[in-house]
Formats: sequence, structure tokens, C-alpha cells
Amino acid sequence: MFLHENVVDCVVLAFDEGVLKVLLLKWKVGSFWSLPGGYVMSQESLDDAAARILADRTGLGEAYLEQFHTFSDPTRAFVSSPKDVSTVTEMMKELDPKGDLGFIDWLTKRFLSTGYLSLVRLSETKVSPDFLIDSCHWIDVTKLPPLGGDHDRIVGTAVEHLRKAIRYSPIGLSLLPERFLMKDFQQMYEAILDTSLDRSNFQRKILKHNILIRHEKRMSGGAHRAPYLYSFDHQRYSAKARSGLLS
Amino acid sequence: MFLHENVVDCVVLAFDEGVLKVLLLKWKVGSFWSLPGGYVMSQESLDDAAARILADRTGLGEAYLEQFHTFSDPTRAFVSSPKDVSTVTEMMKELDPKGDLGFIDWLTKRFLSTGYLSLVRLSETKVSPDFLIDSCHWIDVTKLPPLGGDHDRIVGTAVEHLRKAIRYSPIGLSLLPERFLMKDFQQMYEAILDTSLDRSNFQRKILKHNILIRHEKRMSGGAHRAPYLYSFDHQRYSAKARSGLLS
DNA sequence: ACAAAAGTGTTCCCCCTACACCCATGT
DNA sequence: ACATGGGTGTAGGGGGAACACTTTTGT
Repeated sequence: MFLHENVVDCVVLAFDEGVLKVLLLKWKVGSFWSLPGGYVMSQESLDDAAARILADRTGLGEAYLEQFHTFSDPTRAFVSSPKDVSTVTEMMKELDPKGDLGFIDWLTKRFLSTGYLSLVRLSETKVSPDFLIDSCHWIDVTKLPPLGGDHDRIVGTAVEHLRKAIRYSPIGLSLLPERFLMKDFQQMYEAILDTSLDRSNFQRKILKHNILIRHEKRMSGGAHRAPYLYSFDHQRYSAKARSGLLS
Repeated sequence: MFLHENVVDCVVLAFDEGVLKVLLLKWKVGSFWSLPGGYVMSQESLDDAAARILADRTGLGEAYLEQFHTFSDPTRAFVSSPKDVSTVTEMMKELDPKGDLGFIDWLTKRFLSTGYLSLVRLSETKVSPDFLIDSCHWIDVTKLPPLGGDHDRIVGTAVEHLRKAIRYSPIGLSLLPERFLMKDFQQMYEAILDTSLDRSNFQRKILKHNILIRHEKRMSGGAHRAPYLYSFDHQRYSAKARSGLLS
């Protein structure tokens, strides 16, 4: 009756150098930036499509992945101005004179995009470009380049979603290594909530939940007193899954 | 490339007789129950589609309406068993021998459904059946009949979404009349959160936010002391939109 | 010894909780 | 008068905010 193209766009976030970074793709043609995304195939659920797209682009089999919103502005299109369309067409011809130009259609067509939020450990990813993508970059979410279509709005909605969710669940741990310092943990919260937290009170509040395991001290590197390493106690968390971590 | 049918399903909730009720449609054929829903047309946003479907079914021009999730299970279909399909086909032929049977296809086809939550005042609605719908009913969300497809899951997800949202925003007011009693307000929260709250503390907590206007006493009806009427102070709320109403 | 980071303690105060109490009104 | 529902008060406890203090480690 009314058929639509459905795509999934993944907002893949990592915590690196004290800031939240999002995985962005730089296209060969036109130097456009976009989120990793792709079609939802005929017999595929949105969750499956998102997992496939994430795995293809980052090599991650398992990762935190959650749908957060479906975007449907009828005017949304990856490229909007006629000038950009012709630029892209020219460049495509140069890149591959015999290739079909079907994807030009893709750039200008209206479709529905379902946004997925993914939280990963940057070190565990192996990002890979492909025949359309020039390169992959981890970009500070507060310093985005101009993105195609409404992808900047998608990133914003994703971060807003994360901001709400992290107050009630420890999903942020998906951003940290298996063992981590309390300082990293706090900085991760500060980056997401865009605020500063009292070191001593943060530590007490978190530890009171009894969902972290304290290990022996790290001996290595850093000058001054050696901090403890912590890891997440999945067992105990499942038990008290309803309470929420902050306030 | 991969075209899909996209529909919107509305979970329309009202607060009546102390409980949350959802608007359900009873179909002429097969006595199926379903949520009000419909196609997303070619040049229409999801928001527009949901507003149109809500207006068509309830007569409401303005109402709280918010997207909460997109459902995409490839196996989801309104009618799944072959037996039900043939039953429906027979009944359609009886109802309208010359009509086309295209919508049988609809019942069994895979499509993506975006769920919208709507909060309304039951008294302001004028629900209307149509040529496919036998009747419309407001049903206690805790006492649902068997619904077609995954509509029961959609209702559950909607209520869960409402439960989270109401802790941070006064959307529940969309369920109450312009002027209401503190008792109604509390019962509304209790119905949504499925818990009981201390009367005195609830009142203080709510009033402290300074977003309710207290009017003169109601003289009418009820035996015993006459309670105040309250209404929502939109002005003041906009100012402090970030705080959240319950803890 | 000193500086800086990390861990722990202390104080104050607000707010939540659980009631008790007071007020108003119709029978 | 009294029962009942509605508004207000109060004592106690828990926990968050701010900050001081102690411990550890490399230079």
C-alpha cells in the first residue's frame, strides 16, 4: 500500500581521553560524514539489522545495543541540495565509470531511520572502511563535523537518551575495560552528564551499591599513591536491578 | 531495495474509575481485538500519522502523543494461524461479497509498527467504529483480552514507558480534567506506578514544586470536608522543566 | 621532605517518612 | 455530636554536599 525504505543508524559511543566519542564514517564521494547505518532486510528485525551493521563496521560480536527512536521527517534525506547531488554524481562516475548510480537515488530518497545506541570499548573495536567509505573516525560528540541528513540530530537524541538511562542502570560500564579505576568511572559519568562530581562523595555513593568488586592495588606507572582496580559484580547487580545508580 | 510496510499503533490511555484504561477496537470479523492503528502514508511523518489516526478514532485534535518504540519482529503478524486466516476470509465474503480481499493480506503480512503513547481525558473523546470495527472499548490495562499480533506487548511497553516518564514530567496531567482534586492526582500516580503513596507526604511533595494553582473550595456533593480544586500552572512549569516531579 | 593522588572521616542540613493532630462538613 | 475525609504539623532518621584529614608513592 505505502511502501517505505527502512534503515538503521547506529550511534556507536566510546569513552576515550576523558570524553565521549562517536564513530563516524567519512565518505569517499563528497567528503560527507555519516553514522554507520544500513538497510533493514526483508526477513530481519531491527535489532538484528543493527547488530549486523555494528558487527560489520567494528568487528564486535557482543556489545551494548539498544533502540532509542525512529526518525521519519518526510523531508529528511542524506543530501538535500541539488548542487550536492550533482557533485556526488560526478564523483561517482570518476570512481567507477561502469558502476551503477543507484545509490545516488539512495542519497535523496525519503526513508525511515531507526536509531540504535551502542556503547563499546574503543580498544576492542577494529573499524574498517569499505568501497564507499574513505575512513572511520572517533569524534568527540561535542565537536561534530557537519553530518549528512539529520544525523547530527540522531547523535544528539542518542546522547540525551544515554544521559537519562545512566541514572538508572550501570550501562556505562560497557564503555570501560573489565577492570577500571574509580577515577575513570567518575570521569565517564562526568563526560556523559556533562557536569563535575565530588570525588569523595561519588566514590561512597557508588560503593554503597555493592555492585563493584575491589581488587589489589595497581603497582604500575603513575606517580603518587596507587589506586585500586574495580570490576563489575554482575551477580549482585542482577539481584538489585531495580534501584538505579545515581540518586 | 528492501521495501517495508510501516504502520503506527496508538496506545491511547485514560484514567477512569481509579484505573488506567486503554482504547481497544473489536473487529467485526473474527472478534479480534486490536489497538487503533494505520498506515504511514508516503509523504507523512510518523508523528503526523499517529496524530491522524488518533484524531480519526477519538475526535481529539490536541492530545499528548509520543513515540516510544518501533516493533519489528519478522514473525509478527496480526493473524498467525492458517485457520484464523480462512475464518477471516469467509467472514469477509459474507460481510461484503463484492469487496476486495486485500486486507486479508494485511493481516498476515510482516510490517514494522511504531508505537505511540497517547494520554487523554476519557470524557473529551468521541470514539467511533467504522466499516471494519464493530465497537470501541476502554479496557483496564491490567485486564486485557487476547489481542491480535503482539499488541499486548505493545501495550505493556507503553505502560512501562509511561511509568518511567511520569517520574520526571507532569505528563499525567493530560489524563485529568482542567481542574482536579489532589486525591485524583494521587490516585492517578498510584494507578500508573502500581503502588500506594502516603497522602500527606504526596500532597506536600507535589505542592512544593509550585506548579499547581489552588482554587476555591468545591461546595458540591460529597459528604465531609470539601477539598480544594487544583489546576496546572503551565507558566511556572516551563521555567523549571528540568527537575522532575517525584523524587 | 614534599607534592600530589587516593582513600577515609566529619559535620551540617535538607528532605523523606511516618504518624499525629487539627479543620470542615453532611448526616 | 460524630464520623469521615481533607489539610497541616512534627519528631526521627538517612543520605547527600562540602570539606578536612590521613595514607601512599615517586621525585
